[in-house]
Amino acid sequence: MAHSSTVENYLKEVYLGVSRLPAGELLLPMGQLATALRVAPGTATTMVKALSESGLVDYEPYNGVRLTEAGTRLATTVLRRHRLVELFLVQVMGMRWDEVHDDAEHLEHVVSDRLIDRIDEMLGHPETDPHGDPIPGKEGTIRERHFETLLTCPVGTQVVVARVTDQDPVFLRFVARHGLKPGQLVEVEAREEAADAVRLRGQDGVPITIGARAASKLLVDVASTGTRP
Amino acid sequence: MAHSSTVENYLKEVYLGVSRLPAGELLLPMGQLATALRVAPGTATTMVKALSESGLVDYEPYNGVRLTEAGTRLATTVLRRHRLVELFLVQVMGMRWDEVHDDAEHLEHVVSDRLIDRIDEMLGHPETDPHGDPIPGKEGTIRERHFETLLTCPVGTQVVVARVTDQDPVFLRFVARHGLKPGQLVEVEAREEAADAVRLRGQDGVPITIGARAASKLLVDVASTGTRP
DNA sequence: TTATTGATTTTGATTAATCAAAATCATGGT
DNA sequence: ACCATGATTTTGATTAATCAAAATCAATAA
Repeated sequence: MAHSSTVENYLKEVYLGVSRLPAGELLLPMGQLATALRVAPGTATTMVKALSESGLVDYEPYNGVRLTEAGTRLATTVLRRHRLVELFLVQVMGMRWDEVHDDAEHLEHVVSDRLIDRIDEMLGHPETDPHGDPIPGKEGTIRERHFETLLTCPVGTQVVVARVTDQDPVFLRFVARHGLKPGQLVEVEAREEAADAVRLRGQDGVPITIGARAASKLLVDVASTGTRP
Repeated sequence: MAHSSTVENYLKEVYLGVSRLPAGELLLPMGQLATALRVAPGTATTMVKALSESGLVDYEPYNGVRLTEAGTRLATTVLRRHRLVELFLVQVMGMRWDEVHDDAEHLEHVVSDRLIDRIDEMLGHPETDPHGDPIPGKEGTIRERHFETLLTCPVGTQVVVARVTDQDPVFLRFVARHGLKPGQLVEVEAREEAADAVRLRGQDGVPITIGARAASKLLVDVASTGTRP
């Protein structure tokens, strides 16, 4: 079977799911895949077996699933399309970063190579999308950098927000409202374990306190402070 | 059943098919619909019966099919999306008018209302797409003007090309190459019935001869010569 | 070791969309 | 009025994707 949007979505979620796995783990449990795709567990099993037949994934019954090389290539092209489209919608179409995800989710399956190349060129071959997620290259090359989070980074030094790992519009608006978008400077003033909270001070000097949950979704670059203007 | 892209395509083709019918005809024969959609005749019958159940078309067995009011509304939104996308790809993305059709064919089913409104606004609420086809309004209103063709218009007077009713890239490139795109001026010098040909002279003064077949696909505005600069 | 629990896979069915080929209809010509 | 022809509809099957619920497996706790 050729690669329908369904297939593209499965591969994309396997890619994302595996990359979110605790260090050392290689196989994405079927349950997690089914949840991510909002299908019944049995549906995921059936589909993954088919993908395995097509050589797009390696499937180990009862253990989980991972992408083959061919599967990875396809998954990264879909991701490339998704992220370029998101950036395009923000930069060129003037949409807000919290409202582009759904459109991108549909467009990622239909934009032609010609169009996506045109978009890529128009945006100057960008490296990251509006959330800081890396945009795979034309050949599927993807540079996944390692970042600290606001929960693990050093206290008392300025760091640069690099990536926001939650697409929920409400969260994204909260992040934007407090000057925590990728590229912006922040400093962790203190962590209050008991309160499960992190006290921050943004560029503007206004202090904010956010929960540990939220703090862990904000990835920051410790080294590059000052490298961006 | 909700409106899948398949449903959207059926409605769009019924709309276009009916509008191409000889004057007086109201029902599109199933055979024509099946051909346009590149499906087997039986497939079209089955689908049309389902659309009829949903109140989107009126279906008269052995006679043909036409849109209901609800069906027309849906068909024109799809057409609106298609044509706005085509114009967008040409005007904003810098693509050629002969290469945008296929992309538009896919995008028309996935662009959200928000995005299409944004495109519409960005283009200044245009009335026609790159081929001169009218763009339906937000409420489905569509102004189908009546035009002469290069086969029926007066000889010896300048006319303005208004619309090109064939999406074939080869034909479109031919049209562009000879300065016959919508908006451009032409004059029919003579018609040679026997040779099945029409002798033209474009704005540039270069003479061309085209076949009757091609001439009938170029719709022209006789009245408005000189109204556009 | 055995039973329980939670995850995973199987099974049996369903829906949308399609095709090929057989059956049927409508019409024009004799 | 009758039949041949071409268009249309029916029939029987297929494929992709899905679900609910039953069956099975793996791993843990007693």
